[in-house]
Amino acid sequence: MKEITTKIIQGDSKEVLKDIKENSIDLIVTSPPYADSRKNTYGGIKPENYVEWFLPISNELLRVLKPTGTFILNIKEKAEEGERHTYVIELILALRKQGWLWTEEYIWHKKNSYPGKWPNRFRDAWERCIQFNKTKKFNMFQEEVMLPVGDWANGRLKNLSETDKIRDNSKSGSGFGKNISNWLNRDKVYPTNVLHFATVCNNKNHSAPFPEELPEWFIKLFTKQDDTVLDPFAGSGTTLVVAKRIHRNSIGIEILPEYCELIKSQIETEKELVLFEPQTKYAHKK
Amino acid sequence: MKEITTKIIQGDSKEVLKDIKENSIDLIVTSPPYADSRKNTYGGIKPENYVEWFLPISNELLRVLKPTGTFILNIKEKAEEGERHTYVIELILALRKQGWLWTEEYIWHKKNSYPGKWPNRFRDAWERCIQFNKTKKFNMFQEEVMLPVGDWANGRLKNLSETDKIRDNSKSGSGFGKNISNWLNRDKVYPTNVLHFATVCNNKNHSAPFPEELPEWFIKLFTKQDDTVLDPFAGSGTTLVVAKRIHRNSIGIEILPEYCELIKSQIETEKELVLFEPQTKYAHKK
DNA sequence: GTTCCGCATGAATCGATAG
DNA sequence: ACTATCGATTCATGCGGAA
Repeated sequence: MKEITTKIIQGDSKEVLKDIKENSIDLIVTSPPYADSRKNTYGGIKPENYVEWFLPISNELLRVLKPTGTFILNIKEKAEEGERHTYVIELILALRKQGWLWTEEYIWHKKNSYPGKWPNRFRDAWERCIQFNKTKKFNMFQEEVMLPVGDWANGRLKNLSETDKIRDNSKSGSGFGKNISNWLNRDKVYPTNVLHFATVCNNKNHSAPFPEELPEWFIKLFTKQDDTVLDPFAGSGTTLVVAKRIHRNSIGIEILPEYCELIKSQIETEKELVLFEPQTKYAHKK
Repeated sequence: MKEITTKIIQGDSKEVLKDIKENSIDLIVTSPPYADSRKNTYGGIKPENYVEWFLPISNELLRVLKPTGTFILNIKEKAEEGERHTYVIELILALRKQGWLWTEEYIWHKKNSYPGKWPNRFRDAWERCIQFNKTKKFNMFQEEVMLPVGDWANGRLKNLSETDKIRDNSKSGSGFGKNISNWLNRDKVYPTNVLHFATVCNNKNHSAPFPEELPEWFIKLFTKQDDTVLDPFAGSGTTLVVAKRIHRNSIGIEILPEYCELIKSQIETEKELVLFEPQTKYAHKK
């Protein structure tokens, strides 16, 4: 099995991306800073300037992506003064004009959305995962993200201990490991374009904007082992951590030095799982 | 209790709407014909003409809606030649320009979406329910659509005896009772902007575009009894049937005479439920 | 060694208050 | 008038200490 590399680059994506070779990336999956949020970390891009801020970056993304590659943009417009902002749907139109194909819009249903009560709206429990492509002939490995067919499978698999699930390479030749993979390969159905993942809260000393399941799902769906994944807004590094774990090369770009350090330490402790990679069970909505 | 009226008008919405009094409608909820479908009814509106076809109609809708009213547009763009069409998001921008406020976008997650398999996409399991308003001060009756509390509570509360759970106020002065009453007040939670309804099986001689739960949810949320609901593309009449059942006046417009007849016969057999209306339980995704 | 419960904490949003 | 900050509201989740 080949070696993979996990690279984190500190800097502004608009500049750093120029140093990446064209047609070299298999998947871009990222969650850019939302308009007007994270003001103390990023600049706090104004909604009305969001599209023009993003277009130079996406132009570089279009250059570095392989023709068979995919770009997944996780984003959600905020509500302000009683209305939803339009910058996200304007961005979709602008990206098409830039040359991207708008292939699909996946819905990430956040089961544990932020609480709150207002007179004019309910809690916001979904985000967009917008799929763009360079050509119509992109790679898609649908069998890698299949779901167990019914709840009975979930019950069975829950009984497996954590150590069974993260069984490492040296032990994976044993019979029990093979039994697990038998269970996992049986009675599966294809998923839909609605994904059910809970957000992560405060488990570690940092909080990630999205759970590991989200980039993992798209990485498995759109890349194979030894492919290369790019996250131009690496943030807390979730995409890179997952990519390394399931044996994909990855490049992350992050403007904040302290986040880069955090990612580096996470990457080093992240153990790569090989061969009988423990497939994450994507549960039906539950 | 007042009498309500349920009216179905055969004709083209663009014309028929002109006869409806301004500021007279509390809720518009509709699922218009999608672009390029129902060719023999609406002439098969081409995606590139969809916005210009819709704007004269929505202009009348804006006129007849009360300032406190709401317009719910159930729609989903189709995929063609590997891409999602952009006419829906262009319609959102155009409606704002027409004077509508884009308050929210609800997601209807179709639990049992139509099966199918394609090399470049998964099954489409969601539709947009886009909320537009005339003013920021619209009616919203959030308590009418509350949900039972999530599953997490079951695990935490399962040790409490039944008598503890139904402990009345007079006993709740004790410390333990207060703890219980905290939980008791939490047996209902507000929903989110993601709705989980199954699609209807077309076991009748016509196919309904959406299940009764969908218009029912919005009718309960945005109107009270004796208010007036309008569906300018009545189709199989689901909106009218539900409106009558929960004692709202309603007006439906439908261009196809045979559909109008179908609706009339459905309306007549639909029994109105009064006084202690049995509240539909809106379950968490399941 | 389990199970159970208290607690903090989120890519939130609105309305009021303050500069 | 217009922007900036703050408090109130709300609920699923994971962690850690307790039973």
